[in-house]
Amino acid sequence: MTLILDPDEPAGWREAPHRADTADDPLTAGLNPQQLEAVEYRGPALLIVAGAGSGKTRVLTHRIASLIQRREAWPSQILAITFTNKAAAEMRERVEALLGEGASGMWISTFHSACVRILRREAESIGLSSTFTIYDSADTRTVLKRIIKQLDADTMGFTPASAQAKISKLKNELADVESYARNANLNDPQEVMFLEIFRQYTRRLREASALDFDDLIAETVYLFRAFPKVAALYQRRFRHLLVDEYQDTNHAQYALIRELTRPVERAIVDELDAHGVLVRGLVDERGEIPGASLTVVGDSDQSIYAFRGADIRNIVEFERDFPGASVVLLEQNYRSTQNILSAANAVISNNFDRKDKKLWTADGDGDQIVGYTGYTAHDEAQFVVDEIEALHRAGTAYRDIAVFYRTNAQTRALEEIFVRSAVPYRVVGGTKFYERAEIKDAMAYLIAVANPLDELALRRILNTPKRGIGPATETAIATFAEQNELTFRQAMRSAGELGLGPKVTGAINALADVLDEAAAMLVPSQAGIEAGTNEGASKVSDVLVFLMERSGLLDALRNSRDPQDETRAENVEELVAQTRDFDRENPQATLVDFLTQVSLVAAADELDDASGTVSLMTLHTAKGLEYHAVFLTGLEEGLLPHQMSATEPGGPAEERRLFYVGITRARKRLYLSLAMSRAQFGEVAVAMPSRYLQEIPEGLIDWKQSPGMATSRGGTQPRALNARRGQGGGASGGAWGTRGRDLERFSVTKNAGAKTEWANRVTGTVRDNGDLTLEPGDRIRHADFGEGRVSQVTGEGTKRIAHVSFDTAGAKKLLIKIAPIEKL
DNA sequence: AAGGCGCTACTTTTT
DNA sequence: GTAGCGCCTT
Repeated sequence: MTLILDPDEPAGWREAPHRADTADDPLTAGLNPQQLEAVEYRGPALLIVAGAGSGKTRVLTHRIASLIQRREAWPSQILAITFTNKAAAEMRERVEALLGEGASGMWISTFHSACVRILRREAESIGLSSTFTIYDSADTRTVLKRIIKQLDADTMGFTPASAQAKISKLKNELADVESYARNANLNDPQEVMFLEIFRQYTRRLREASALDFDDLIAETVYLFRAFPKVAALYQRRFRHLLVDEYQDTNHAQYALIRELTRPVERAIVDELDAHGVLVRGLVDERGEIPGASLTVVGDSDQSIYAFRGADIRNIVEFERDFPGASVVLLEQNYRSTQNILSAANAVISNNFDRKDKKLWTADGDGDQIVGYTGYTAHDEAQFVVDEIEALHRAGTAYRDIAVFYRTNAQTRALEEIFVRSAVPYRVVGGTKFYERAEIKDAMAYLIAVANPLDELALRRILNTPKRGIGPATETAIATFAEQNELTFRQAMRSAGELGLGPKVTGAINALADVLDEAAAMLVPSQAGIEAGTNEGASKVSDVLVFLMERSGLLDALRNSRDPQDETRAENVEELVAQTRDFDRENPQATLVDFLTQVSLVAAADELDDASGTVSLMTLHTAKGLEYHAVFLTGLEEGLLPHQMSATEPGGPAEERRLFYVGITRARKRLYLSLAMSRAQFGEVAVAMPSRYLQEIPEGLIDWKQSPGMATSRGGTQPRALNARRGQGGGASGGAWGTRGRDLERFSVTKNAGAKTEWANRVTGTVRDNGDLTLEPGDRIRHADFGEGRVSQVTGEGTKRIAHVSFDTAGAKKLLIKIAPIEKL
């Protein structure tokens, strides 16, 4: 274990010599009173409740800069946690700009990056290789798939996805196999089976020296709890912790913060002292190092990650958690127009159990919000692109425009229209470069070299490119490894003892040789080893090129008859180019550094400010960003709120926050759009306007085409969507499509009087009759119209329409798929 | 062992 | 609409 983290770090830190409050001080100039308070407050704990666009990044950077400039802290004593790597890089730049100098030694990173850094340093303490692999969700799934198959657990209803979700949830709560086993009901076969899956999963990752995303946080907490002396090194070092987006921290992250801000006991202080760790100047009168100061910034209205364990209580109960905590409220908004803020305020006020908070601006109302209802997703996309082109003609740069949506699947229609219209765009996140099969293959070669214990990586490349090593051979190696207590890699070296054919044996040996040679390239020179640097080791790009050429992967792609393989080869070349960039920008970095960086890129990290393109992204990815013009698309029941959220406790409220986050990303122009029908699982389904649209006060939205217009094709008056917003029942989320009962209106009713059906109704889920078949002569019962006889059926698939003469209500036309009917 | 064909089930959001 | 799986043939 490393005892001295920063040998050249000056001893101790002094109290602030002065408090410069001059208007010229760049650290305080132009801040409003609340911001100033948040920058200058000193104490053990500070909560900054920062509404959207209230300048929290500014406050954080100024706070850090003031700590350093006033000599209250050295840069190395700062640990700032941001949500993305891009935000971290930005924050560092801004702090350095304020200071007018570099601030090296400062840790500004994401939770995950910080934990990896700590874990690689301290890996030995917890029996991990310092070159441990980080498994992404796909890797986790692959491992679980194998385990479930082996245990025949699918017969008990387990899927890789379900097991993955459950394991992730447990780890976010800091539960491990043992603690889960203690509380498990062992009479429940389902639970026993899950326990076995969990146990094997944990064992396999251990054996591969691999950690999944959740482990990165949890293992760091375990490390600190099990090794107080190791924890003390970090508790001593980081005197100021600043955590952004605190509302989205989960329990494990909260525990990590608690560990890092814990005081160091006297006995451990003395021990550190004896080992030469500088502690003088840090200890208090009792000989302890007091806990680090903690600053958290967050907004419970923007909590959108409950699904991955984010616990809103962390921020709500902050003052109780950290006695002596101060709270600063930032409500003044510097980003958006008042119209946009009024819409946001109105929407979010429908959530219960929240501290009332109203964003306001001094900058005026601005333009009206623009609304549009398309007939289809393509129609909607066309509207978006048309408006973008209009904005562009009027002088807005493409890069200042963003299009948001709830699910990644929604990009398809948007992309088609963007391509057709030749508007430059970029999908942020989504199908990532590093998720492509050929890139994962190439990365698996690098991983197999960096971490020979990683069986998953080895098995991935074993027969990629095809070298005649099939499943049977793979199993033979795995079995041999297990029986002889060897790693998979070692078993490969013993291929000769497996009784395989000479061709297969040769192929395995050849692969093992290539990996060995690549590993040799990574060993630093003697001088490098002595200096503790990476000197003399081959560059990442050279190792990758060596592996791609010697393994035959690149040749196989180039010489393939499959036309898609040409693109795949280009992608591999692109990866090589990326490693060259990495080598150039990080001359001291190792292969493991490269692998780490790739593992931890967030969707928003891909954003390139210099690109002249419109950005397309999910609402989740949009958090923390802002654009001149924002398009919120797919504002439909089932999409926002998403169908899947309906059953989750707190689901609809979280979806509302997601909508709120989307609205508040817009500076000047906000567009809200939806489609009346949307294709899902390849079939067209009817879509209802999102209940949240109704929560926006009348007059804020200028509907170019309102749901009412799009619906009653008989030509009713253009009418604000929420014109009949009624009776104060808004909070219950009244909306149009109650169980699809007004669908007959959508489908055909020519009667303009049908608009009475636009009354607010409590929304349930959209009804779905599946492929209920009706034929002329069938009798049916309708929820509202009673019994009737089908006279005719027209249309195809989901758009089949039944023409019914009701016994009392007369003739009606119904969309069979979703009308509230049953066959008698 | 590998490639091709056809069936099915999926679609929330992410580090 | 498609990715992924299983079954088929070569």
